[in-house]
Amino acid sequence: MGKVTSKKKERAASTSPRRTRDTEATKAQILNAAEEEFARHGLSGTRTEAIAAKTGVTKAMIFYHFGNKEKLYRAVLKRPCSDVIQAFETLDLEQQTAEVALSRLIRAAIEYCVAYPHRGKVLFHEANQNQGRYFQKEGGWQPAIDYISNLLERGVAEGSFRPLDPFITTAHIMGICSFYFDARENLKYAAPEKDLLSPDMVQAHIDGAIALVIAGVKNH
Amino acid sequence: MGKVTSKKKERAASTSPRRTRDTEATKAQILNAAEEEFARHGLSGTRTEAIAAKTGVTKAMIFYHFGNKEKLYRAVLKRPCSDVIQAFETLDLEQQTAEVALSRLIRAAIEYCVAYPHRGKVLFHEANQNQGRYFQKEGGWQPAIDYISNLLERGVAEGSFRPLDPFITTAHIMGICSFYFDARENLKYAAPEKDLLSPDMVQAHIDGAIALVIAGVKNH
DNA sequence: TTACAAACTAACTAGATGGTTAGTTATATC
DNA sequence: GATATAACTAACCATCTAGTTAGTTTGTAA
Repeated sequence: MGKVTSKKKERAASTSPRRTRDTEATKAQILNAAEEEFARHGLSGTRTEAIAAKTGVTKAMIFYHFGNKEKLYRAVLKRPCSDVIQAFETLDLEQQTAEVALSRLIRAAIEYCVAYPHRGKVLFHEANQNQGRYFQKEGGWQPAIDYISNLLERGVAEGSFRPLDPFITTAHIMGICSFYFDARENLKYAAPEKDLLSPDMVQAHIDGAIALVIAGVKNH
Repeated sequence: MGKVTSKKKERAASTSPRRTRDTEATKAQILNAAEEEFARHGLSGTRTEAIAAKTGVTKAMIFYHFGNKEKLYRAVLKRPCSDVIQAFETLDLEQQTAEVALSRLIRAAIEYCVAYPHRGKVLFHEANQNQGRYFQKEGGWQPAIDYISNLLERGVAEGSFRPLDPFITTAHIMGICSFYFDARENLKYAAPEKDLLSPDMVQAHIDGAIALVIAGVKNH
């Protein structure tokens, strides 16, 4: 990070309550609180005061550490896509058949949605309110889309997948993985007895998504 | 509608500019403008002044005709689901095999997204900001989900579809249809040469969605 | 232990925002 | 064509919000 710190503060930034002053911990806490608030209300709808309240720090700290609301928003947008790509890259997909690789990728994508439940929503707001301008500046979805498209093209080239439009199919796969979470609060009323975030239901979502997509793209 | 009007005003409410005073036309214009604004910013993020500006009528008219922002929001939420069901019901799906019925339903769902590009977004905000409370009061997605689930179950019972979880698969199908539009502004950067709303691209979306889902659920 | 810079707070400001109100104009009906 | 009333406007108010500022506390290192 360039900065040399003599004593490394090991306090978990996101969970434990702040006790003393600690730049990195405070910034991380503001970022996490901001991610949640931006997920609910988007850039313009989010109140800096609400972020501050979640952080346990005064509103002025947001401006002290991040300059203004927009810069904080951009900092929040930096994290999603690079984290997804990182998750994909630990899977060694090149070593697998296209079919196995696609199954693993879908599982990883859904598990990512579970691990970071706010990020899909932040990006929705971003598309909606700001036409994706800020997200585009931070790299956008390009790497993730390329990653999935390339995998699909490989499957088609190898003959294990039927001919398909890689871009459209990538969009369909992203929709399959994320809609379940993004629309969760509307879906829950249609299945009141189920907890959509329980491990069992998430597993059913993963299994169903893999079954649908693999059967859907396979060369039968 | 209960009210007797001697002369029916035939001016198209949504498009042509207002010229004289006309309750129904004004209310419809406010509703359409509100749908757009709520789609971008959700309930809390939407500024009544912005709705007024789009309508060409003063802000006070919103309160005159709808009482307050929340009541206007609820009026906007009344329209989406009933319109989808109506679209489904004109398709005579019971007369078709499950496979043909599902194909037609997907086409109709996507065409609905094209016809009313804001409604999916309004519902996303609703899920996100208000945990779907208001939408639930207006009926929610229940009828649409039931409609699709029943169709899937019929296909499974007939043996033309493989065994599958109807609820999960319904969510996947909804995601396939709507993500393309809801994330459009983020997707467009990944395919800058394409106009995602052009008839050709929408047709490719429809074809791809049908191909993926039908192959994905079929008993091979 | 003292001195200093970074981290932090409380109180504030200018401008926006939901909602109101008092008054104005169009329109249907007699 | 007079008139009652529904449709509408302009100006207003109380409250809220992004961002600022002046001053206080804390860790650190000489």
